[in-house]
Amino acid sequence: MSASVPRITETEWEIMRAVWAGHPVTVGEIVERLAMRDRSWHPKTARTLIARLVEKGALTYEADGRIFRYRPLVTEAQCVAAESGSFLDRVFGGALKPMLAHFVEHEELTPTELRELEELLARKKRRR
Amino acid sequence: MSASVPRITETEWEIMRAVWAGHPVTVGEIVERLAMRDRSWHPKTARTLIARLVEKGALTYEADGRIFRYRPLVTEAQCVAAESGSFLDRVFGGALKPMLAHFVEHEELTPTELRELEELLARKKRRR
DNA sequence: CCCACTCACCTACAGCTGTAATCCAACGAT
DNA sequence: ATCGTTGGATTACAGCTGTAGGTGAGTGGG
Repeated sequence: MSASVPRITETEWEIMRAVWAGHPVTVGEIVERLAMRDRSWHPKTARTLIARLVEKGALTYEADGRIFRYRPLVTEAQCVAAESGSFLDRVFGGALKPMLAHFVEHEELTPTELRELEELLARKKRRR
Repeated sequence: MSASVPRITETEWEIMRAVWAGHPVTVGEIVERLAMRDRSWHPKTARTLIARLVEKGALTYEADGRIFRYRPLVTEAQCVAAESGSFLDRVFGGALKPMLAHFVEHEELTPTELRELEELLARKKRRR
């Protein structure tokens, strides 16, 4: 399943996140959402990226009058999985445990999060 | 600390990994190491990437006669940290726990690795 | 009814990436 | 001494990215 997910670049991720946040959505709304996080987004730039994402098959639109409403053609989960795999390969040579170890060691986790993760591991263990 | 680590691209990572694996190292040796994992590496391509990494300040060399021996100017840990942060931001919007959860859920872990991770979490918990 | 504005479409363009080929000097084998 | 080989330097080149600007048609306000 899952015909190869198109490759999403760094800035394109921002667009996709704005679309996943709720669709269908117009360019204007996308730009608005982007601006909430980062005021420096230029509308023209957003448009270009949206067009590229349509070409790549990551978004579609339906024309509503002369305005287009966009929606994703790939789920966030699919893209996350694709990017995660490529990251894992590139940076950790595909070795999962060292990767997890890195993040556990170097980043901040609240006690609650720690407990939830332990829970996850425990369930994982039981499931096999 | 740690003056901005240069940005390492996907193929450049392969080169860096070959260098980190043991240095100083000649181009020939690097190519050899690359070929072990992936036969399709063209020596010319490797050379170009090595040159770019030198420009970027990720590698240096000392000439030994007419042959150059390369060594890293940035540690693997630095690059891993940089890439990991950018990945975390881009794909998970900076949220660590969902990211870890994703990998624990979707990837393979041996029972031994599971135990080691539990151990890591436990120690992390104790340390605070 | 006219015009500023809006929206989508097309164009631009430099810098980065992946993937090499060509050039030239030194080196080693014959 | 000669020539193929090896190694670094330079050049090539198309496709991807980030970042917009210009164009032309439709629309709503006056």
